[in-house]
Amino acid sequence: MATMLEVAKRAGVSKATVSRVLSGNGYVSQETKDRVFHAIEESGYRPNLLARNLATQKTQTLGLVVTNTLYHGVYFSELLFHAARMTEDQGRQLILADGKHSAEEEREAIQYLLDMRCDAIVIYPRFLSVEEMDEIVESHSRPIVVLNRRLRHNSSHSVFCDHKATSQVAVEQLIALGHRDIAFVTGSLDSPTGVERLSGYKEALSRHNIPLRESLIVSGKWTPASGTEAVDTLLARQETFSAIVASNDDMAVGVLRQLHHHGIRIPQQVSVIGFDDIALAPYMIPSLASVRIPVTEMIKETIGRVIFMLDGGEFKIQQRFTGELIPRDSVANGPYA
Amino acid sequence: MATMLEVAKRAGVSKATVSRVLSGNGYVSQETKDRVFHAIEESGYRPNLLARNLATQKTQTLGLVVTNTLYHGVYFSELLFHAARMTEDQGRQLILADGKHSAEEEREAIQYLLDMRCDAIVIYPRFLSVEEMDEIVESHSRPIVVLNRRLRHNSSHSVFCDHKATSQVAVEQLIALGHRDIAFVTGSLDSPTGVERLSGYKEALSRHNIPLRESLIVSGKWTPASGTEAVDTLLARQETFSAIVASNDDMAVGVLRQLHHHGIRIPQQVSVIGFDDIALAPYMIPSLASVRIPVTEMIKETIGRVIFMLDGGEFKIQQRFTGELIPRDSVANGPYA
DNA sequence: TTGTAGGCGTTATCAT
DNA sequence: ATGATAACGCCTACAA
Repeated sequence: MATMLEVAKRAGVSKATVSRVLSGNGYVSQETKDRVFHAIEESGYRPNLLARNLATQKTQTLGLVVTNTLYHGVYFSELLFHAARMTEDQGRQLILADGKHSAEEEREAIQYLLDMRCDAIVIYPRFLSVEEMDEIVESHSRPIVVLNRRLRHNSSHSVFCDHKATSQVAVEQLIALGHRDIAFVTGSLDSPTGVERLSGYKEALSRHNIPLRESLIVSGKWTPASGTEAVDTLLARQETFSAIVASNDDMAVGVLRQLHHHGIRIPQQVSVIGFDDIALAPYMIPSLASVRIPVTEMIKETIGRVIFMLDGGEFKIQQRFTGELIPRDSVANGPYA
Repeated sequence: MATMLEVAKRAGVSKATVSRVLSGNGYVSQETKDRVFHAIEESGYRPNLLARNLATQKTQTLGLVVTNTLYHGVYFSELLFHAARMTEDQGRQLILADGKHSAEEEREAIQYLLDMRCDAIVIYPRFLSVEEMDEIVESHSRPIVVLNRRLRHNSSHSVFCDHKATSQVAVEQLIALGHRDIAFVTGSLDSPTGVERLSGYKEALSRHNIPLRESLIVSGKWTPASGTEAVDTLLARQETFSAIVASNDDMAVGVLRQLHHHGIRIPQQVSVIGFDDIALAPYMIPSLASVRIPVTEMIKETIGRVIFMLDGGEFKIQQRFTGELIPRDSVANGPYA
């Protein structure tokens, strides 16, 4: 590929002048400018960003780490959509690194982006512990921002959601409707989100003096398939219940399908609530209620601030989001709208 | 940040030796190796990939450009999932550039990846014409591979699917079942895929001597919402029909929802078929038939070959995929399985 | 086995 | 207004 030197020779000037023309810094006569542009055309010159970034010590790039266990499903799409949109609105580029499916690999992904000299990094951790994230954030001068985790020491580097409160609200809604036999499908319990949502369920029951029945709790793994299995497990246990709370919408979908499969009518016989990590509305069967958590806002807010900070602004990101309960049918359109 | 020079000083050796230790090329005594590793630990040294890539003239990186109008929805997730998985299996990294929503921006995205010196580029074009893609592929020495387009001059750089044939098969299935009043919801007609699927519909009717009724054709825009609108349009036209073919699954979902909304029973009163760009199964309402196109295979195949080629293999990618008709209920699990 | 030195393609600081 | 020239951090012959 043509380099700057070739352009310079062709235009009969020095590299420095070509650089000036390209960057717009410094004075260059109109005449030489023209010659340079002409030479660029002729040679098909394209700047080498590696060289430029090396020289300038900045890459105009934002790194994003997400585990690929999230790649399926709408949550991730939404995250990426907003991240891409916002970074490019600022004339930057987004680089995605796969966190794959272990803490070690999430660490590597962060390291890669760091080694690539991204100006800042946003991570949605799935396997790295809060403690380690805290350490990582501290031990690097480059800004690292954490989504959906509450850091203890660097809380200003995190954006999180009160999953316990949201879950509690959801369950209390059911209680208010007269339900007392409420089954609960957990998410993966190695994730804080999963633990917090379960804890909100227990809290709600306890507050309303409803005895906890362990046999109404089934462990799921965030996937539709595990929602399906959860229903079978409950039926096999011969439990009676009038409502099921699934720890996310994906599992809720599985639950709905399986109830339908067994000829159980919704919501006449059993009510179902899921947590709306993101709007699944376009794909949903009506008559599922869901707790909507404004993830989109959370993301926008975060990326927006990170970028702001890169331009020299303040760095205060800590935010606390909660959710609202919405009946599924009221959702006219999903992310496509 | 600590550089290689600092490590060298600390270990009492030259940069070259440190480089050898890191790359594993050349002889280094065990003793100095130890000293170097120790120095690396102490200084918290991390290689600067910009510098390394500049020096080696390779980035071990695969660029991917996709329009962000696809970011929502499962198709994109699947694409990204496999792309990420395959590139990292090969020890490479994936860089995603947003094609945004115009030909110009798709061009820019490609250019950016080229300027970043990605080893190869995969693009799923949405706005760039086949002709221009052909030109682009030709005018760059770096490998560029095109998904879902059939290039005329560089067909070995493309992987595509016979959308017309698939569509025709789908419609003929309905005809075989006795349907004659078959409505069709198109995709965006500025995309080849949209045009081809419509053309397959017409071909099927024509082959079976069923007169084409323009009023049974409604134009959609690939989204669930446009599927919803399509149903209303058909009803407003007071058309009679016993089946609806939607040009993709997203629209099919919208169609189903709206039929349901109007109290029309499926499939007793109206049958619905969609095109399974990707497995939406976990979210689907039973009793929708769908044409499954093995996009996943297509993607794997493509990325796999690109990577193979980077390692010095041949470069023969041209492939033609078709689809098979499957009833929705036979799909046990989606991408989560 | 190790060190020296030149190069990768830019930017940026001086002079001129 | 323009040209040398030294970084930027790493790799890689070529010597020693």
